[in-house]
Amino acid sequence: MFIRSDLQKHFFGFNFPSTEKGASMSNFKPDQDTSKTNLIINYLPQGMTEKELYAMFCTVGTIDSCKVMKDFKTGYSYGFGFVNYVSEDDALKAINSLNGLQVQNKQIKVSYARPSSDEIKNTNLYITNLPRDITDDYLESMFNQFGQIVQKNILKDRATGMPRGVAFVRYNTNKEAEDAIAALNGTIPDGSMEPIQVKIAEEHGKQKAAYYAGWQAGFTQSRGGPGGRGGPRGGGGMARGGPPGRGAGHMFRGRGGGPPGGGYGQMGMGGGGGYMPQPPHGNSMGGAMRPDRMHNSRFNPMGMGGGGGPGGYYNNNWN
DNA sequence: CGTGAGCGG
Repeated sequence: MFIRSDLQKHFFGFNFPSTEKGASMSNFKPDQDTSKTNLIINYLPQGMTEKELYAMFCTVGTIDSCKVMKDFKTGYSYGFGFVNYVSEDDALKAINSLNGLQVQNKQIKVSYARPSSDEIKNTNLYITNLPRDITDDYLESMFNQFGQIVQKNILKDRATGMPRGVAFVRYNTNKEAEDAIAALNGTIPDGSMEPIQVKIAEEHGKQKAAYYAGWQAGFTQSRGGPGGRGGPRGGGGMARGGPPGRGAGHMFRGRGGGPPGGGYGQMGMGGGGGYMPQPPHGNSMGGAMRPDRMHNSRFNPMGMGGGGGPGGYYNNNWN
């Protein structure tokens, strides 16, 4: 988390012990109505830290809290986060000035965060047995009648580049997702032979991706999360054999402790480090990105890194 | 099994 002591350490060179008290204070707890101050930032570059997120968004106004969501054990970023401003005006200014901004290899999206509720859970669909000649437009036409598609992705064969008949479609609400399942699951698309399967996407890919990335990169940006100082529980996860299909546990041990437990990430390699494995293309924004807000400027996030502390930034009213 | 990352690990 990016808490006050991190700031003091950074700016004044102090080495404050990170207290448990500080860590617990840093959790986001909307005491009242944050619907006009609280923003969700999507499509963050993989290496972006809370400190960098803070540095980018504090240019607009005073930040109450700020957090990058990441895998608890490995610190691997999920690519989105939250910024809660003190003032509603500043939140709106942030949307108007930072949405669509190119940051490293991503165009971030800045919008109001919705209050947590069941309506916005399970909105991602996993679709199989699609025709092998499926196109983006066709997928869109199949699924957009049930709601606005927030994001979609047709999986392609790595070698041939041809669709594998598998895709993801994300809606804004689970009602839309359920409607799509009810209407489309088991149906046979025009010109196809087999019925498609449409179901809620289980989110177990997260942990796997984090596991694999942590393995490959050999570091973690979670510099000691709450209780996480030792990496995966019991040296578990990572140490046991490496990524699927590679069984290379010896490499891990050869490094004397290994990435996730060893702990001190090297996120300060300027601009998020260029060596993280990246997908061949940028994200496919399923609409919603605003062309009128695209900036051609490239944000330079402070050149310094250092993974944050245990869990977000919290404005303790020191200014 | 299944991506990249859209709602507080």
